Amino acid sequence: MEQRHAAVLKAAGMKATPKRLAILELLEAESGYASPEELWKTLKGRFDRLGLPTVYRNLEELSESGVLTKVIHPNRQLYYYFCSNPEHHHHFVCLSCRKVEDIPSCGIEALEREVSIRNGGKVLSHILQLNGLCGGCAKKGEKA
Amino acid sequence: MEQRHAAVLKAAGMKATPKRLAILELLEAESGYASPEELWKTLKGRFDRLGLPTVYRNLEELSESGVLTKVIHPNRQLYYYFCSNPEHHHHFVCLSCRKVEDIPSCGIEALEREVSIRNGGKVLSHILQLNGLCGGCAKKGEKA
DNA sequence: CCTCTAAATAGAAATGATTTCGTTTTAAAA
DNA sequence: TTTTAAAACGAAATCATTTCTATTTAGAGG
Ligand SMILES: [Mn+2]
Ligand SMILES: [Mn+2]
Ligand SMILES: [Zn+2]
Ligand SMILES: [Zn+2]
Repeated sequence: MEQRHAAVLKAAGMKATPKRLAILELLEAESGYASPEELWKTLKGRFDRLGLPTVYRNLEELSESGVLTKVIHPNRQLYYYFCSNPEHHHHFVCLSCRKVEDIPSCGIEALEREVSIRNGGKVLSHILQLNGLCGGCAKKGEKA
Repeated sequence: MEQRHAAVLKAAGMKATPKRLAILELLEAESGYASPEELWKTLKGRFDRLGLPTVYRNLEELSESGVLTKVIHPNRQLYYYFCSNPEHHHHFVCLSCRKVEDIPSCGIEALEREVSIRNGGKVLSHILQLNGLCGGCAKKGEKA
């Protein structure tokens, strides 16, 4: 429902433009993640004009405001996913069909087995990375 | 020791060329991760000729054979890290000074606290992503 | 409803990290 | 040594992503 997305945008301090609403609707309808260009190709038919930079810009802004989630992909291109789960959780992403499934807990070894068994899928690799500042740098404030 | 690296390369089925050895030595000497261009700038002075594509190629090959580890960075550029720890583990990377610290276990919540307290650092964000194939796709074999 | 303005968009062009490609060099097996 | 598949060169291409300036618009306020 457009109303719901408009509220989400307002809550994020963003104007509820038709293009933003269309992006959210499309991504929510998708079962998986999508690239900026893919979304653009689908959406540009629905508008007189729609620039690819606009799609990039909005996806980035929506990601920063937490409405969308970025997917880290081996091909290092950008992909976004609409996830309405407000709880802290992680994702299992399928590299083939792009489906995204929530993973509620954070124990990796156990998780891999769980995912394999529960969904019948196969975990080929996993990424766990903590980003931040080490003790020394946290004091100075960051430099680069 | 060059001998040790030569053995590592041989074990990986790669020729022990001077440039590969230099890359490994430099990365091992670094306490943190480095980009292809940074390595190239440092190393090209030590050779009559050293092409940036050669550095890229070797880093990728070394990463694929498990000798080096890729770092996932918010700026989405490539960074590599030399890690000799053969055990399964993950990394805490400092976005400021690029130091990399091993993280032996896989419980994220507990880990964030642990890292913060033990090293006095600050975890700004974390990435946990399982890559693989869902049940449906694992059967068919992958498509994209 | 209008007006007004900061925010959003267009679209062409630039960017720049990464890759490609055809040629030349070299590690190391025999 | 000889041989050759692998490695390196480096200029050029690629292409996803970003930048830039002019134009349009959402929505607050009247
Ligand atoms: Mn989710
Ligand atoms: Mn390590
Ligand atoms: Zn640091
Ligand atoms: Zn799948």
